[in-house]
Amino acid sequence: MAAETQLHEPYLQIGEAADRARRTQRTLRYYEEKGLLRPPSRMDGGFRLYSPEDMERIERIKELQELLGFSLAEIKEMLEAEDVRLQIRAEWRSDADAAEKAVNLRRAREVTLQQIALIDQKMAKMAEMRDELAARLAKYDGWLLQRTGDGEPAGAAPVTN
Amino acid sequence: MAAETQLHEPYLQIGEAADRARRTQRTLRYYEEKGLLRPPSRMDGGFRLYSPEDMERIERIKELQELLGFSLAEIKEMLEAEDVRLQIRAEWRSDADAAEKAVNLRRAREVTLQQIALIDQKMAKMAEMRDELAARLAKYDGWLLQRTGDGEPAGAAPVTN
DNA sequence: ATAGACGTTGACGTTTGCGTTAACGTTGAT
DNA sequence: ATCAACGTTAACGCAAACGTCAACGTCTAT
Repeated sequence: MAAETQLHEPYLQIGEAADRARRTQRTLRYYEEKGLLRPPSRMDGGFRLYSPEDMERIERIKELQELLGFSLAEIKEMLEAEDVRLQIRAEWRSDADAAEKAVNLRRAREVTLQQIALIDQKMAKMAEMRDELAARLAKYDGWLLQRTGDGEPAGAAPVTN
Repeated sequence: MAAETQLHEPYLQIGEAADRARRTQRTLRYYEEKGLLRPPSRMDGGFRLYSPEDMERIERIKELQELLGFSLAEIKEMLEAEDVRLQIRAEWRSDADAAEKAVNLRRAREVTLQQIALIDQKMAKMAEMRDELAARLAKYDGWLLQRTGDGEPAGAAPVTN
């Protein structure tokens, strides 16, 4: 085998993980440093092993960053709010007071709601922008057609705007 | 009059311009420095006067930055490519060789095409994300309902996932 | 047991996109 | 003519988000 070492189950070392996530190794370590990724498991020698869940989380970070434009600090807070789910699943029937859980849930709900609102906003603006661009494109195409050995197709004068 | 100095036609000094664009004065000057905004006209004393076109351009920059996530360097290139339109309008019937114009037009077309493609990509991903978030939200709401002095509405057990 | 690929932790460097301050000029109202 | 509000350039500062060594350990195939 040339590049791939061996399958440690579906767990990936940082090299493969980085390649698949289209992020550098440095970036993954950086996310860990900053608390965006919980420290992944390790091999005996200390090599990081990323679980599929870790990989999903990385994807989530990418989305929040690239699609919605949040800073890593913001993303961290959001992920933490979301982690309420895990906490709840983990100690659903445990003793931990239910009041606090409800508070956390509401926090998570709030964050999610805001994300949805932001998406809706952005999608609306993007749709607008798309229309403008399409119009512009049509104009370019018109101009280009006009100049390919033509005979003044119909209403030809460069439409000023 | 309290805040507004006087109407210099629809031209704005940097203070007003910045306020309306929701950008700082520093930012506007910075864009100028970096060649994203062509140097605006000036008053006799040297004060910048932003035309409505300048304001539009600022909006365009904001969109490309916030909506599509381009760097200022990238945005600069795009705007330059787009400026082909102005150049063409300006010297439409002039002597400037038609070949070069066509090349520029194709460049502009290409850029626009790519922007549209990117928008489509992003919108698709955002729609996906929106769905996931909506589902998540529903789950939160279900959990929250369950805990407000209830009588086991229907299928109540915490759905594991 | 050795080599080559891969990984680890610092630590310092770089780029982007402005913020901030200083020292000074302009404008417009009074 | 004076004053406050507004503007100008130049310079330095800074946080975010990594990039890039260096010095060293690990893995695994041979």
